Amino acid sequence: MINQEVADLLYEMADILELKGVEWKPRAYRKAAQGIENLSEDLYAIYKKQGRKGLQNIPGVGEAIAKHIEEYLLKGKVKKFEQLKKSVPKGLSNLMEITSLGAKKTFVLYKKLGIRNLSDLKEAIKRHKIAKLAGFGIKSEQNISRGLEIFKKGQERTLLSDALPIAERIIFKLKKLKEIRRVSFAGSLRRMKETIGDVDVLVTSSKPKQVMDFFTRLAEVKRVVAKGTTKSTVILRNGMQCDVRVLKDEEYGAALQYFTGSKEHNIKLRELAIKKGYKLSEYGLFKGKKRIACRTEDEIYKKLGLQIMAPELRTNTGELEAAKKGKLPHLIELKDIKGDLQMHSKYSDGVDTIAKMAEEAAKLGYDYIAITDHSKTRAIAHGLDEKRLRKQWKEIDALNKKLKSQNKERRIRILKGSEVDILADGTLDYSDKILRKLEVVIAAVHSGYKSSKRKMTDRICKALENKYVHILAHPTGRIINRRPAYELDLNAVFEVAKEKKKILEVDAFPDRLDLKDTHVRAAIEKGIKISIDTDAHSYTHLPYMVYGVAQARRGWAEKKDVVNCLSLKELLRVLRR
DNA sequence: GCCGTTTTCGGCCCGACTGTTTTCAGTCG
Repeated sequence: MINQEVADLLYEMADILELKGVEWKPRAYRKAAQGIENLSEDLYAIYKKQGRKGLQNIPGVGEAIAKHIEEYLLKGKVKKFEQLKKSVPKGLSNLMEITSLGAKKTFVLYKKLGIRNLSDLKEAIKRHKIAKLAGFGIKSEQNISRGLEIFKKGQERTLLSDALPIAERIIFKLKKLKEIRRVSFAGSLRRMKETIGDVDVLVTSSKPKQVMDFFTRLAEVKRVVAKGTTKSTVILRNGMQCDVRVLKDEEYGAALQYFTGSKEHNIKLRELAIKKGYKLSEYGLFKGKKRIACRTEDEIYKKLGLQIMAPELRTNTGELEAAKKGKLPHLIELKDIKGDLQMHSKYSDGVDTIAKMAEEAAKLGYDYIAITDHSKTRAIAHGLDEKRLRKQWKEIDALNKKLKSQNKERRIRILKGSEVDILADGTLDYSDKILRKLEVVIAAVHSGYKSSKRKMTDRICKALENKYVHILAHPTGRIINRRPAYELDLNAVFEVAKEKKKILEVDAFPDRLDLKDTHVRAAIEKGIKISIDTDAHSYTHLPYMVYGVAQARRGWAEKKDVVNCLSLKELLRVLRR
């Protein structure tokens, strides 16, 4: 994507300018980069339609940066940026990623000790050269050394589904302390981001010291990084960082708002407060010295003339502008979900019987599920050939008959489905004769992940042309922390999906969460419907729906955008179309 | 470099903690 290329270039320039001690420009470059990342339209398209003026309409892009973008679009590079890159060693800005090293210190290390990269830094630490520098000391050197170790381990982010239970356990323990009034997690965890950098916990108490002593001595804590009366940071035994803030109970609303973020959202919100003659901090919304709002988050948003908004929306990607106009979406909720359209049984690579899956799904209050075992080519997952598929149909028919005679509360309908492989040439793993008999056909790519963008795009688009395909499963194929998305022109896929009225999946499995939030938003803007499915391989996976719903919420999805919010009757009508 | 319901010039989010200094700069979220 050209947009990401340009944004990355601007971020890189911001880093270099910051290293050189240039004021304000880095901030401007980063803002422009963010503005570009948030676009749903292609930079080329904007430039073609409206020229440089169009580029200047992008938030954060002014005359100068618009010229640079124009140059990049036309020539593939920017002369000024090339010169800037040459002025510092390549990779020096990477050192800023290390905790406790920022632009200033990194540049001092470069100027005084000639440190240009990670190995130079390691060598300097070994010889204790850093501790001798003015403004540094033994502690600084130790902190940099630790930061370097953590950096080398890689900054793999923790899955939401892994972080949430740990955070809940810590909160459970804190709740038992009588000095604590209220406690909540905040940060990216509360925003339900797909991965979590660190766990943020907010506590209200009038005895902050006791709280901090208790917290830093928890069994989960491996090392204390910082400890103050209002703010402490520790490293947990599993390697995650955990920050705790202690505030007064009456500051809870302002504190929760502040500590939930995102950072970008907060900055924008504070700017908005200033424009209205207020000041916003974690201690409240102030007019002069007078605190005018702080008890609840809603109070703060309302005072600023905004609609109240769910944490999932707080990313500074247009939610504040929408809130001002009263145009925030009515986000889908877990209770709106009426069924789950992708799951596996013992027939292929699932561990439970169809009956068990149906029974557990009924307990979740669903009206229907689709059993979508793998097709024959997925031999490794015991994919079903036509014969076994027919056998499965018989079993489903028998189960449905039995379920129909049961009491109404527990009645659930099992739909005959399949997760059909999209073969390398874009044809499907079953003949049309079989496909037309399936009630839910989910097409999926499970091979050739390394093929070219063109080839993968053609392959998927061709599969979507098949009139029996209903849903495209996990459209980008990524697995978080393990496998990147395959090369794919998602816009082209969206176009076909829109034209052929195909449904795109939000796979709720915690390491997939595919489509991503930004993709969901783009798809919905085009009027494409989505389906939030767990891809469960065991009945214990069925509750993963909550992660898929969170993902869709971050993509501004409403109930009307999601096909498995439809009643069984309505859903069948859509599928048969 | 960007931006304007205080401004076309002069601002640019706000506060906590640490380490190295003796009053504060750098870093972080």
